[in-house]
Amino acid sequence: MASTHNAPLSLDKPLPGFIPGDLAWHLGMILRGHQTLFAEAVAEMPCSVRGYQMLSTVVHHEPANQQALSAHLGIDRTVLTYRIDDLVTAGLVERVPAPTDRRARKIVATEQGVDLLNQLEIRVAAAEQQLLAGLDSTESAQLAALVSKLSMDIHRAQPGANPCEAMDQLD
Amino acid sequence: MASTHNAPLSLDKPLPGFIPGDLAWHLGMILRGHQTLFAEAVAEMPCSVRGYQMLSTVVHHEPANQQALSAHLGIDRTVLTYRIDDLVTAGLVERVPAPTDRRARKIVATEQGVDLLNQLEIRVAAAEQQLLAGLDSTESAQLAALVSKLSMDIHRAQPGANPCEAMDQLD
DNA sequence: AGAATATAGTCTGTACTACAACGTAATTTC
DNA sequence: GAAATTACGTTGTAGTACAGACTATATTCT
Repeated sequence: MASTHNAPLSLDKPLPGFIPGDLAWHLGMILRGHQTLFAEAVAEMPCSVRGYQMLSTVVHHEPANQQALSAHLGIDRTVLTYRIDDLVTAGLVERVPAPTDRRARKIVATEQGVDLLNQLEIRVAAAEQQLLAGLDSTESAQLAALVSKLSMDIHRAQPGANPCEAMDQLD
Repeated sequence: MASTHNAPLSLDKPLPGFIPGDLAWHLGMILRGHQTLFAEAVAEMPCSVRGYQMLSTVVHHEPANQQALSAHLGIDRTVLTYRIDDLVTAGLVERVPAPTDRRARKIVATEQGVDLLNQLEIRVAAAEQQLLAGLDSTESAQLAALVSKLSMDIHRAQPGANPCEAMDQLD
């Protein structure tokens, strides 16, 4: 808390050459560009980007129940219900009753779901590369590190916004 | 085109320690955190963040017509219509007929609009600072530079996604 | 000049999405 | 074992984006 980075918080120098609010504009631009490429890459996926993210989370993080999944993704749980329905209908995931708690359901990927994810991950990685094509590898790595650090900070700082305990169980 | 940064595009090493799609997750997290703080900062503003961005763009970039404004903001023109209506109703901007083209309208801020923007910019800058509070000033500057560069690249690379000629007139 | 085409902005209807509110079943607390 | 809590699902509602049609002006072509 008493570290050096509290000093420049005097908000005299917001950001070099930025109009207040520009950060949002740039972030929005990046996210939109990303979305476009991402959506292209996962066109076969039901629910598009969201569907991919759900499947990816299920496979890589194995959230214990739907709450953990929705918290991780920042999706309202009532929304998650029908999103999962779509994936179930497509045969990509299943709702299996949790052994410890009969109210809860663990979402697990089917074999088909894993296969599809494996295929799509290649294309998603390529899309991410394409997004960052204008940056050299040093810059990409810097950006990745900063973005990762920031998002962790935020998810820690924001009280109710995104508990996301799912992550904490895994690191 | 023949510059060095094309070499690492072999997509063998997507991003250090990232699962494909993680970039989207981190970006989404940051954007959501940002939105929350931003929305708080501009609570008085009609249309919240969008309203602020419109007003800011009008004041700082002076787009010649609504098309330029909608392109810059990445908003559909039919949407822009009623968003502007809201700001007009609130007395923050006016539609003045463009002198050169009687079809077009230039959106200009009223005195009240400029005043409000001045007030809010302070709070928005503070919100941006708060978002980046976890980064030291070097990191913030790095991030700002990278984000800015990336968003410019993207807006250039994406064909129809965001023409945004408004920016080009100004740099 | 006059006809055809294009452009700026608006309006209308539609489809999607998030979310609040309520309901049900299972679990935990006291 | 009664009350409160939690996990999930369902329903209804409001907000939002977007396609399509429409008006007025501008431009282009012949």
